[in-house]
Amino acid sequence: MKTIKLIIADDHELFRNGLKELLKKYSDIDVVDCVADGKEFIDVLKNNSELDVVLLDITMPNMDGFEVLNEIKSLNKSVKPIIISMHDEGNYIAKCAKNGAYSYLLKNTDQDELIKIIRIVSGGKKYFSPKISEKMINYMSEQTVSEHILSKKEQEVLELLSKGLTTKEIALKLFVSSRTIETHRANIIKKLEVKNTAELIKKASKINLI
Amino acid sequence: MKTIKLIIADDHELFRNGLKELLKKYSDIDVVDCVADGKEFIDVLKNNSELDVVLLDITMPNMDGFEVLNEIKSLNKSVKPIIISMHDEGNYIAKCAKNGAYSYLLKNTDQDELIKIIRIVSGGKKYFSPKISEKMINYMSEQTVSEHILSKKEQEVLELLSKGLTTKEIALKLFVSSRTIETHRANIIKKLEVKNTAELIKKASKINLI
DNA sequence: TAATATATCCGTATAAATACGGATATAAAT
DNA sequence: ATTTATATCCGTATTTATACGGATATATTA
Repeated sequence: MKTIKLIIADDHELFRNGLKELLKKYSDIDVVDCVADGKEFIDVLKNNSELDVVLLDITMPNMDGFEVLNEIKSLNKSVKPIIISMHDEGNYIAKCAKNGAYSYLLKNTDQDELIKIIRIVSGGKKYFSPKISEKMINYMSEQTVSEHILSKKEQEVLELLSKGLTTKEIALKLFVSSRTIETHRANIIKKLEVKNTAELIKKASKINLI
Repeated sequence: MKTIKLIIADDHELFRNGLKELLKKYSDIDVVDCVADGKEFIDVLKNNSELDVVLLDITMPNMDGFEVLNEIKSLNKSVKPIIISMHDEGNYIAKCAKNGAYSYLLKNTDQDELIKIIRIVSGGKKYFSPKISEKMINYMSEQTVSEHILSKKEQEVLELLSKGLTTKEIALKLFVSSRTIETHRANIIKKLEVKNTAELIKKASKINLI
């Protein structure tokens, strides 16, 4: 049986070492290294392409878990990150999911669950528990807002705007004068309480209007 | 025991009626109505505030499931939508989650699972199975990209741009000439292959750069 | 070492967006 | 029936953004 090569990256020594001891009992799991921050982990990663799984804390000095996730992606490494965090806020979870985490566990997860998930993830499957999913989804839906803030025309203009069309192009497309489109845009900007088009697109994107 | 008042909204008559028959066997579930499209459902919803759960198809004539989810939110109704769909693509799932769905099931879900979830959701809890979560999360992470496309300065400029600062304001903030910021923006636009700032912000937002 | 990416600066010209002002006709809501 | 929201149009002035052109110094990478 092939063993699962695993690294622990966490800045709390006791947690890190405790976890290592705990994993020693499992013959299919091989804790090859323990590191105390993200930078250190990336250094190890660069010289080691045999790693299967990393148990990754979010809050660490030098380089935090989010940055590590990104770095793993840009280095094109196949190590599968499992986030182990004390934070159960939806935005943390969503951010990790977006950035390529294979799972997200809380630090009070029980041992059996942890082992189960290490095994699932080492096989290349992502696993987010219903409880964690629920938090993430609640956060995601909080961020959105009814489409009815904007009128149909405004919504249409916003859509085209976000596709990179200029005022004139939109006007041509909708068979009205550019002046009308300018007014529409001005009204949209006022409604969403932003300063200009750039901020508008960001906000519209955030609240799911486009 | 309080019964769960439920509506089925699906444009396939056989599926709709079959489901109704199936749910009849459960004494805690009361199928109060069946409708064939989104518009019809919203009409029923407006005159009925006692509904607990709606089993909602996505592809329906007149008004699709996504629009229905939005309408439920804008009408401030407490009915909890469970999506029942044939599509298991991540983008569908993510969109439903964002728009307030309480669960997402495939049409081949087994009966016990369906009943279990109706009961969970009627109690006000969202439930997305690990399998469905996995699809959604895979989609979400596909949409993102390494932060290393842009240089640090470019990333910084993009960030400020998305906050609604003008070129001049950014230049002042970063102690360089406006011309430099203009160049940065032009380079960012080129790198992300977009036409202008509006499209840039949309894309940057989509691939998680801001 | 040579090539490439980055960060900085400049000029000129045109196109586009923003900020004001005001107007009208229709539809929807109170 | 009166108010409110929507969609449409116009003028003027200023500020920004875009599109070209080119240049230099410093890192980083191959």
